[in-house]
Amino acid sequence: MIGARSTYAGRCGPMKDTRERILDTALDLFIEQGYDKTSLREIAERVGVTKAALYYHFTSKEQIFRTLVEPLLVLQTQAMQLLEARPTLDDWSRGLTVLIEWALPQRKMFELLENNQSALQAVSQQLAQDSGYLDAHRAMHDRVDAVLSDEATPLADRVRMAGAIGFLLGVFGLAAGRAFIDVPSEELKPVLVGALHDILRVGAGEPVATDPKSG
Amino acid sequence: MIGARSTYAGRCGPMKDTRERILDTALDLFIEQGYDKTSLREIAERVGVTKAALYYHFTSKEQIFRTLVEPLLVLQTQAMQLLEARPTLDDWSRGLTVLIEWALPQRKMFELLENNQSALQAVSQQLAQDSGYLDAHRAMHDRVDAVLSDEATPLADRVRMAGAIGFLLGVFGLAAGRAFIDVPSEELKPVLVGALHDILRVGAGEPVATDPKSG
DNA sequence: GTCTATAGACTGATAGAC
DNA sequence: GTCTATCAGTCTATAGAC
Repeated sequence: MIGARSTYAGRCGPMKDTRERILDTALDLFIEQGYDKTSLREIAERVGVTKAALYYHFTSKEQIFRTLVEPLLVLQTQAMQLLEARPTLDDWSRGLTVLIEWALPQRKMFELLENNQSALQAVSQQLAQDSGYLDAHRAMHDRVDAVLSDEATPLADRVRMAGAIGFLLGVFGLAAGRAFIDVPSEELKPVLVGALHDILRVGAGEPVATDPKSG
Repeated sequence: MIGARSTYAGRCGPMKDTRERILDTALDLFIEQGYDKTSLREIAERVGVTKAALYYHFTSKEQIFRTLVEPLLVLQTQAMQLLEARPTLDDWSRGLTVLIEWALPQRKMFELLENNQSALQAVSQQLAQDSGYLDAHRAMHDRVDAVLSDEATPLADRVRMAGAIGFLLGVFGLAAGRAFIDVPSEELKPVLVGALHDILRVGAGEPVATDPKSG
Protein backbone atom coordinates (compact mmCIF):
# COMPACT_ATOMS: atom_id res chain seq x y z
CA MET A 1 0.00 0.00 0.00
CA ILE A 2 1.88 3.00 -1.21
CA GLY A 3 -0.69 5.71 -0.70
CA ALA A 4 -1.57 4.77 2.85
CA ARG A 5 0.46 6.54 5.46
CA SER A 6 -0.79 5.99 8.92
CA THR A 7 1.21 8.70 10.61
CA TYR A 8 1.66 11.70 8.37
CA ALA A 9 -1.23 12.97 6.29
CA GLY A 10 0.64 15.65 4.37
CA ARG A 11 -0.13 19.35 4.02
CA CYS A 12 -3.69 20.11 3.17
CA GLY A 13 -5.41 22.42 5.63
CA PRO A 14 -4.79 25.98 6.76
CA MET A 15 -4.10 25.37 10.49
CA LYS A 16 -3.50 21.85 11.67
CA ASP A 17 -2.63 20.35 14.97
CA THR A 18 0.84 20.80 16.35
CA ARG A 19 2.01 17.36 15.39
CA GLU A 20 1.44 17.98 11.71
CA ARG A 21 2.90 21.46 11.83
CA ILE A 22 6.02 19.94 13.34
CA LEU A 23 6.22 17.44 10.49
CA ASP A 24 5.66 20.11 7.85
CA THR A 25 8.28 22.39 9.35
CA ALA A 26 10.77 19.57 9.80
CA LEU A 27 10.29 18.47 6.20
CA ASP A 28 11.00 21.98 4.94
CA LEU A 29 14.11 22.35 7.09
CA PHE A 30 15.42 18.86 6.31
CA ILE A 31 15.08 19.59 2.60
CA GLU A 32 16.60 23.05 3.02
CA GLN A 33 19.65 22.29 5.10
CA GLY A 34 19.74 18.56 5.67
CA TYR A 35 18.91 16.39 8.66
CA ASP A 36 22.13 16.82 10.58
CA LYS A 37 22.29 20.57 10.30
CA THR A 38 18.71 21.02 11.43
CA SER A 39 18.37 21.25 15.21
CA LEU A 40 15.28 20.63 17.27
CA ARG A 41 15.57 24.17 18.60
CA GLU A 42 15.27 25.44 15.05
CA ILE A 43 12.21 23.34 14.31
CA ALA A 44 10.56 24.32 17.57
CA GLU A 45 11.22 28.02 17.00
CA ARG A 46 9.68 28.02 13.55
CA VAL A 47 6.66 26.05 14.71
CA GLY A 48 6.26 28.44 17.61
CA VAL A 49 6.69 26.00 20.47
CA THR A 50 9.58 24.84 22.62
CA LYS A 51 11.82 21.85 22.20
CA ALA A 52 10.07 20.09 25.04
CA ALA A 53 6.81 20.27 23.16
CA LEU A 54 8.44 18.36 20.33
CA TYR A 55 9.26 15.58 22.74
CA TYR A 56 5.64 15.32 23.72
CA HIS A 57 4.72 14.43 20.14
CA PHE A 58 7.79 12.44 19.18
CA THR A 59 10.18 10.35 21.20
CA SER A 60 13.27 11.59 19.35
CA LYS A 61 14.57 13.66 16.48
CA GLU A 62 15.09 10.50 14.52
CA GLN A 63 11.45 9.53 14.92
CA ILE A 64 10.43 12.76 13.25
CA PHE A 65 12.63 11.89 10.31
CA ARG A 66 11.37 8.31 10.25
CA THR A 67 7.77 9.44 10.16
CA LEU A 68 8.58 11.55 7.13
CA VAL A 69 10.54 9.00 5.14
CA GLU A 70 8.78 5.78 6.08
CA PRO A 71 6.51 5.80 3.03
CA LEU A 72 9.59 6.46 0.91
CA LEU A 73 11.35 3.47 2.40
CA VAL A 74 8.39 1.28 1.59
CA LEU A 75 8.58 2.54 -1.96
CA GLN A 76 12.28 1.84 -2.02
CA THR A 77 11.78 -1.69 -0.78
CA GLN A 78 9.11 -2.43 -3.34
CA ALA A 79 11.32 -0.98 -6.06
CA MET A 80 14.19 -3.21 -5.04
CA GLN A 81 11.94 -6.25 -5.15
CA LEU A 82 11.04 -5.38 -8.71
CA LEU A 83 14.64 -4.91 -9.73
CA GLU A 84 16.40 -7.77 -8.00
CA ALA A 85 17.17 -10.84 -10.03
CA ARG A 86 16.36 -9.10 -13.29
CA PRO A 87 19.50 -9.15 -15.37
CA THR A 88 17.91 -8.28 -18.70
CA LEU A 89 17.20 -4.82 -20.04
CA ASP A 90 13.61 -5.74 -20.83
CA ASP A 91 12.89 -6.87 -17.29
CA TRP A 92 14.41 -3.72 -15.84
CA SER A 93 12.32 -1.66 -18.17
CA ARG A 94 9.15 -3.32 -16.93
CA GLY A 95 10.23 -3.00 -13.31
CA LEU A 96 11.16 0.65 -13.61
CA THR A 97 7.96 1.47 -15.46
CA VAL A 98 5.95 0.18 -12.53
CA LEU A 99 8.27 2.14 -10.27
CA ILE A 100 7.48 5.32 -12.17
CA GLU A 101 3.79 4.89 -11.50
CA TRP A 102 4.47 4.35 -7.83
CA ALA A 103 6.86 7.23 -7.44
CA LEU A 104 5.18 9.98 -9.42
CA PRO A 105 2.55 10.88 -6.81
CA GLN A 106 5.27 11.22 -4.18
CA ARG A 107 7.88 13.03 -6.21
CA LYS A 108 8.15 15.96 -3.85
CA MET A 109 9.61 13.58 -1.30
CA PHE A 110 12.58 12.92 -3.54
CA GLU A 111 13.91 16.34 -2.70
CA LEU A 112 14.22 15.17 0.86
CA LEU A 113 16.00 12.07 -0.28
CA GLU A 114 18.47 14.09 -2.30
CA ASN A 115 19.93 16.09 0.58
CA ASN A 116 19.75 13.36 3.19
CA GLN A 117 21.20 10.29 1.58
CA SER A 118 23.38 9.46 4.55
CA ALA A 119 20.72 10.11 7.18
CA LEU A 120 18.27 7.99 5.24
CA GLN A 121 20.76 5.22 4.93
CA ALA A 122 21.36 5.21 8.67
CA VAL A 123 17.65 5.20 9.43
CA SER A 124 16.83 2.50 6.93
CA GLN A 125 19.56 0.31 8.37
CA GLN A 126 18.19 0.74 11.86
CA LEU A 127 14.61 0.24 10.73
CA ALA A 128 15.66 -2.99 9.11
CA GLN A 129 16.93 -4.17 12.47
CA ASP A 130 13.97 -3.53 14.68
CA SER A 131 10.87 -3.23 12.57
CA GLY A 132 11.00 -6.43 10.56
CA TYR A 133 9.19 -5.32 7.45
CA LEU A 134 12.45 -4.11 5.99
CA ASP A 135 14.49 -7.13 6.97
CA ALA A 136 15.36 -7.98 3.42
CA HIS A 137 16.23 -4.42 2.51
CA ARG A 138 19.96 -4.68 2.81
CA ALA A 139 20.02 -8.06 1.13
CA MET A 140 18.09 -6.67 -1.80
CA HIS A 141 20.40 -3.72 -2.11
CA ASP A 142 23.29 -6.14 -2.29
CA ARG A 143 21.40 -8.19 -4.84
CA VAL A 144 21.00 -5.20 -7.12
CA ASP A 145 24.68 -4.47 -6.68
CA ALA A 146 25.40 -8.05 -7.62
CA VAL A 147 23.31 -7.78 -10.77
CA LEU A 148 25.17 -4.64 -11.75
CA SER A 149 28.49 -6.34 -11.07
CA ASP A 150 27.72 -9.62 -12.82
CA GLU A 151 30.20 -9.90 -15.64
CA ALA A 152 28.01 -12.41 -17.41
CA THR A 153 25.87 -9.44 -18.39
CA PRO A 154 27.47 -7.16 -20.99
CA LEU A 155 29.03 -4.05 -19.46
CA ALA A 156 26.96 -1.80 -21.67
CA ASP A 157 23.76 -3.36 -20.40
CA ARG A 158 24.79 -3.02 -16.79
CA VAL A 159 25.77 0.61 -17.26
CA ARG A 160 22.40 1.31 -18.81
CA MET A 161 20.61 -0.41 -15.95
CA ALA A 162 22.44 1.61 -13.34
CA GLY A 163 22.08 4.77 -15.36
CA ALA A 164 18.36 4.23 -15.81
CA ILE A 165 17.93 4.45 -12.05
CA GLY A 166 20.02 7.61 -12.04
CA PHE A 167 17.92 9.01 -14.85
CA LEU A 168 14.73 8.60 -12.85
CA LEU A 169 16.25 9.86 -9.61
CA GLY A 170 17.64 12.79 -11.56
CA VAL A 171 14.30 13.80 -12.99
CA PHE A 172 12.48 13.22 -9.72
CA GLY A 173 14.93 14.75 -7.29
CA LEU A 174 17.20 17.04 -9.22
CA ALA A 175 14.41 18.73 -11.07
CA ALA A 176 10.97 17.54 -9.99
CA GLY A 177 10.98 19.95 -7.10
CA ARG A 178 11.96 22.84 -9.33
CA ALA A 179 11.76 22.77 -13.09
CA PHE A 180 8.96 20.23 -13.40
CA ILE A 181 7.07 20.97 -10.22
CA ASP A 182 4.02 22.24 -12.07
CA VAL A 183 3.90 19.50 -14.67
CA PRO A 184 1.09 17.05 -13.89
CA SER A 185 2.06 13.44 -13.33
CA GLU A 186 0.00 12.22 -16.25
CA GLU A 187 2.00 14.42 -18.58
CA LEU A 188 5.32 13.43 -17.10
CA LYS A 189 4.75 9.71 -17.12
CA PRO A 190 4.77 8.95 -20.87
CA VAL A 191 7.85 11.10 -21.31
CA LEU A 192 9.68 9.16 -18.62
CA VAL A 193 8.60 5.82 -20.00
CA GLY A 194 9.68 6.83 -23.49
CA ALA A 195 13.11 7.90 -22.37
CA LEU A 196 13.45 4.79 -20.25
CA HIS A 197 12.77 2.64 -23.28
CA ASP A 198 15.49 4.41 -25.22
CA ILE A 199 17.98 3.95 -22.39
CA LEU A 200 17.17 0.27 -22.00
CA ARG A 201 16.81 -0.24 -25.74
CA VAL A 202 13.39 -1.82 -25.47
CA GLY A 203 12.44 -3.43 -28.73
CA ALA A 204 15.85 -2.86 -30.27
CA GLY A 205 16.26 -6.62 -30.45
CA GLU A 206 20.02 -6.45 -30.63
CA PRO A 207 22.74 -6.24 -28.01
CA VAL A 208 23.96 -2.76 -27.22
CA ALA A 209 26.83 -1.79 -29.50
CA THR A 210 29.71 0.28 -28.23
CA ASP A 211 30.28 3.72 -29.63
CA PRO A 212 31.85 3.80 -33.12
CA LYS A 213 34.57 6.11 -31.82
CA SER A 214 35.95 3.34 -29.62
CA GLY A 215 36.29 0.65 -32.28
CA MET B 1 43.05 22.60 -15.71
CA ILE B 2 41.25 19.67 -14.22
CA GLY B 3 44.11 17.40 -13.38
CA ALA B 4 46.16 20.01 -11.55
CA ARG B 5 45.43 20.13 -7.87
CA SER B 6 47.78 22.33 -5.94
CA THR B 7 46.87 21.12 -2.50
CA TYR B 8 46.01 17.45 -2.50
CA ALA B 9 48.10 15.03 -4.49
CA GLY B 10 45.99 11.94 -3.90
CA ARG B 11 47.02 8.56 -2.56
CA CYS B 12 50.12 7.14 -4.14
CA GLY B 13 52.87 6.34 -1.67
CA PRO B 14 53.14 3.93 1.23
CA MET B 15 53.76 6.42 4.09
CA LYS B 16 53.24 10.11 3.41
CA ASP B 17 53.48 13.17 5.54
CA THR B 18 50.81 13.81 8.13
CA ARG B 19 48.95 16.34 6.05
CA GLU B 20 48.23 13.88 3.29
CA ARG B 21 47.38 11.12 5.70
CA ILE B 22 44.84 13.47 7.24
CA LEU B 23 43.31 14.13 3.84
CA ASP B 24 43.19 10.45 2.94
CA THR B 25 41.60 9.52 6.24
CA ALA B 26 39.11 12.37 6.08
CA LEU B 27 38.09 11.38 2.54
CA ASP B 28 37.43 7.82 3.63
CA LEU B 29 35.38 8.89 6.63
CA PHE B 30 33.45 11.56 4.74
CA ILE B 31 32.50 8.99 2.13
CA GLU B 32 31.69 6.41 4.77
CA GLN B 33 29.51 8.42 7.13
CA GLY B 34 29.19 11.90 5.69
CA TYR B 35 30.80 15.21 6.59
CA ASP B 36 28.55 16.15 9.48
CA LYS B 37 28.75 12.84 11.26
CA THR B 38 32.52 12.71 11.02
CA SER B 39 34.26 14.44 13.92
CA LEU B 40 37.80 15.71 14.04
CA ARG B 41 38.42 13.45 17.00
CA GLU B 42 37.57 10.49 14.80
CA ILE B 43 39.87 11.61 12.02
CA ALA B 44 42.70 12.31 14.44
CA GLU B 45 42.34 8.93 16.12
CA ARG B 46 42.50 7.00 12.87
CA VAL B 47 45.49 9.02 11.65
CA GLY B 48 47.18 8.45 14.98
CA VAL B 49 47.52 12.04 16.14
CA THR B 50 45.48 14.41 18.27
CA LYS B 51 42.89 16.93 17.25
CA ALA B 52 45.30 19.76 17.92
CA ALA B 53 47.68 18.34 15.34
CA LEU B 54 44.93 18.62 12.76
CA TYR B 55 44.67 22.30 13.53
CA TYR B 56 48.35 22.73 12.84
CA HIS B 57 47.83 21.54 9.27
CA PHE B 58 44.39 22.99 8.63
CA THR B 59 42.66 26.03 10.00
CA SER B 60 39.26 24.31 10.32
CA LYS B 61 37.29 21.17 9.63
CA GLU B 62 35.73 22.91 6.68
CA GLN B 63 39.11 23.61 5.14
CA ILE B 64 39.85 19.90 5.11
CA PHE B 65 36.63 19.33 3.23
CA ARG B 66 37.35 22.21 0.89
CA THR B 67 40.77 20.88 0.04
CA LEU B 68 39.19 17.58 -0.90
CA VAL B 69 36.33 18.88 -3.01
CA GLU B 70 37.90 21.95 -4.61
CA PRO B 71 38.87 20.09 -7.79
CA LEU B 72 35.33 18.73 -7.91
CA LEU B 73 33.89 22.21 -7.66
CA VAL B 74 36.07 23.34 -10.53
CA LEU B 75 34.75 20.41 -12.53
CA GLN B 76 31.22 21.35 -11.58
CA THR B 77 31.73 24.94 -12.66
CA GLN B 78 33.17 23.92 -16.01
CA ALA B 79 30.32 21.50 -16.52
CA MET B 80 27.78 24.22 -15.85
CA GLN B 81 29.47 26.47 -18.35
CA LEU B 82 29.11 23.77 -20.97
CA LEU B 83 25.46 23.25 -20.20
CA GLU B 84 24.16 26.75 -19.71
CA ALA B 85 22.38 28.36 -22.61
CA ARG B 86 22.15 25.11 -24.53
CA PRO B 87 18.50 24.42 -25.04
CA THR B 88 18.84 21.77 -27.76
CA LEU B 89 19.38 18.07 -27.25
CA ASP B 90 22.32 18.06 -29.64
CA ASP B 91 24.16 20.78 -27.77
CA TRP B 92 23.61 19.04 -24.46
CA SER B 93 24.92 15.85 -25.92
CA ARG B 94 28.13 17.57 -26.97
CA GLY B 95 28.47 19.30 -23.62
CA LEU B 96 27.89 16.15 -21.61
CA THR B 97 30.28 14.16 -23.77
CA VAL B 98 33.05 16.58 -22.91
CA LEU B 99 31.95 16.34 -19.30
CA ILE B 100 32.32 12.57 -19.39
CA GLU B 101 35.93 12.90 -20.45
CA TRP B 102 36.58 15.34 -17.65
CA ALA B 103 34.83 13.36 -14.99
CA LEU B 104 35.96 9.81 -15.71
CA PRO B 105 39.45 10.16 -14.21
CA GLN B 106 37.95 11.53 -11.00
CA ARG B 107 35.00 9.22 -10.66
CA LYS B 108 35.99 8.01 -7.20
CA MET B 109 35.29 11.54 -5.98
CA PHE B 110 31.65 11.20 -6.93
CA GLU B 111 31.14 8.86 -4.03
CA LEU B 112 32.05 11.75 -1.78
CA LEU B 113 29.61 13.97 -3.60
CA GLU B 114 26.81 11.47 -3.18
CA ASN B 115 26.80 11.40 0.62
CA ASN B 116 27.62 15.07 1.13
CA GLN B 117 25.33 16.99 -1.17
CA SER B 118 24.29 19.45 1.50
CA ALA B 119 27.77 19.99 2.89
CA LEU B 120 29.09 20.54 -0.60
CA GLN B 121 26.34 22.98 -1.33
CA ALA B 122 27.18 24.98 1.80
CA VAL B 123 30.87 25.01 0.97
CA SER B 124 30.39 25.96 -2.66
CA GLN B 125 28.14 28.82 -1.62
CA GLN B 126 30.73 30.12 0.80
CA LEU B 127 33.55 29.62 -1.69
CA ALA B 128 31.62 31.65 -4.19
CA GLN B 129 31.55 34.50 -1.73
CA ASP B 130 35.18 34.81 -0.79
CA SER B 131 37.28 33.17 -3.45
CA GLY B 132 36.03 34.82 -6.60
CA TYR B 133 36.66 32.08 -9.11
CA LEU B 134 33.24 30.63 -8.37
CA ASP B 135 31.37 33.91 -8.45
CA ALA B 136 29.22 32.89 -11.35
CA HIS B 137 28.52 29.45 -9.96
CA ARG B 138 25.15 30.18 -8.47
CA ALA B 139 24.10 32.19 -11.49
CA MET B 140 24.97 29.29 -13.75
CA HIS B 141 23.05 26.86 -11.63
CA ASP B 142 20.05 29.12 -11.96
CA ARG B 143 20.64 29.33 -15.70
CA VAL B 144 20.53 25.58 -16.06
CA ASP B 145 17.37 25.55 -14.01
CA ALA B 146 15.95 28.18 -16.34
CA VAL B 147 16.77 26.08 -19.39
CA LEU B 148 15.04 23.10 -17.84
CA SER B 149 12.03 25.26 -16.99
CA ASP B 150 11.76 27.04 -20.35
CA GLU B 151 8.40 26.07 -21.75
CA ALA B 152 9.52 27.03 -25.24
CA THR B 153 11.45 23.77 -25.22
CA PRO B 154 9.28 20.65 -25.45
CA LEU B 155 8.73 18.99 -22.09
CA ALA B 156 10.07 15.69 -23.38
CA ASP B 157 13.34 17.33 -24.37
CA ARG B 158 13.73 19.04 -21.02
CA VAL B 159 13.04 15.84 -19.12
CA ARG B 160 15.67 14.08 -21.19
CA MET B 161 18.19 16.84 -20.53
CA ALA B 162 17.65 16.69 -16.79
CA GLY B 163 17.59 12.93 -16.82
CA ALA B 164 20.82 12.74 -18.81
CA ILE B 165 22.61 14.46 -15.96
CA GLY B 166 21.03 12.04 -13.54
CA PHE B 167 22.09 9.15 -15.74
CA LEU B 168 25.73 10.19 -15.57
CA LEU B 169 25.65 10.98 -11.86
CA GLY B 170 23.95 7.64 -11.34
CA VAL B 171 26.62 5.68 -13.12
CA PHE B 172 29.45 7.69 -11.57
CA GLY B 173 28.23 7.94 -8.02
CA LEU B 174 25.70 5.21 -7.47
CA ALA B 175 27.76 2.52 -9.04
CA ALA B 176 31.20 3.75 -10.09
CA GLY B 177 32.54 3.22 -6.62
CA ARG B 178 31.10 -0.27 -6.44
CA ALA B 179 29.92 -2.21 -9.43
CA PHE B 180 32.13 -0.52 -12.03
CA ILE B 181 35.11 0.30 -9.88
CA ASP B 182 37.39 -2.07 -11.77
CA VAL B 183 36.25 -1.11 -15.25
CA PRO B 184 38.88 1.05 -16.95
CA SER B 185 37.79 4.49 -18.04
CA GLU B 186 38.50 3.79 -21.70
CA GLU B 187 36.03 0.93 -21.61
CA LEU B 188 33.39 2.90 -19.75
CA LYS B 189 33.50 5.98 -21.93
CA PRO B 190 32.06 4.66 -25.20
CA VAL B 191 29.27 2.93 -23.29
CA LEU B 192 28.35 6.18 -21.57
CA VAL B 193 28.48 8.16 -24.78
CA GLY B 194 26.34 5.59 -26.54
CA ALA B 195 23.67 5.64 -23.87
CA LEU B 196 23.80 9.42 -23.75
CA HIS B 197 23.10 9.59 -27.46
CA ASP B 198 20.06 7.37 -27.01
CA ILE B 199 18.74 9.51 -24.19
CA LEU B 200 19.24 12.74 -26.11
CA ARG B 201 18.18 11.16 -29.40
CA VAL B 202 21.27 12.27 -31.25
CA GLY B 203 20.83 11.78 -34.96
CA ALA B 204 17.18 10.83 -34.59
CA GLY B 205 16.30 13.92 -36.57
CA GLU B 206 12.78 14.08 -35.25
CA PRO B 207 11.24 15.59 -32.16
CA VAL B 208 10.78 13.23 -29.25
CA ALA B 209 7.46 11.49 -29.44
CA THR B 210 5.48 10.68 -26.37
CA ASP B 211 4.79 7.11 -25.43
CA PRO B 212 2.06 5.43 -27.50
CA LYS B 213 0.22 4.49 -24.30
CA SER B 214 -0.53 8.16 -23.65
CA GLY B 215 -1.83 9.11 -27.04
C1' DG C 1 55.16 19.29 14.60
C1' DT C 2 52.77 17.17 18.18
C1' DC C 3 51.12 17.11 22.71
C1' DT C 4 47.74 18.11 27.17
C1' DA C 5 44.17 20.69 28.82
C1' DT C 6 40.38 23.41 28.42
C1' DA C 7 37.32 26.97 26.77
C1' DG C 8 32.86 27.91 24.84
C1' DA C 9 28.95 26.71 22.35
C1' DC C 10 25.45 23.73 20.99
C1' DT C 11 23.17 19.33 20.86
C1' DG C 12 19.44 15.83 22.02
C1' DA C 13 16.95 14.59 25.78
C1' DT C 14 14.56 14.59 30.61
C1' DA C 15 12.05 16.18 34.97
C1' DG C 16 8.54 18.44 36.85
C1' DA C 17 5.44 22.67 37.29
C1' DC C 18 1.22 24.46 35.27
C1' DG D 1 -0.30 19.92 25.76
C1' DT D 2 3.06 23.29 26.60
C1' DC D 3 6.18 25.42 29.52
C1' DT D 4 10.98 26.44 32.31
C1' DA D 5 15.10 24.65 33.77
C1' DT D 6 18.66 21.69 33.39
C1' DC D 7 21.31 17.47 32.34
C1' DA D 8 25.21 15.02 30.23
C1' DG D 9 27.49 14.57 26.08
C1' DT D 10 29.77 16.11 21.94
C1' DC D 11 31.53 19.28 19.07
C1' DT D 12 35.01 22.83 17.01
C1' DA D 13 38.65 25.50 18.19
C1' DT D 14 42.45 27.62 21.07
C1' DA D 15 46.46 28.27 24.44
C1' DG D 16 50.64 26.97 25.81
C1' DA D 17 54.20 23.29 27.13
C1' DC D 18 57.66 20.33 24.95
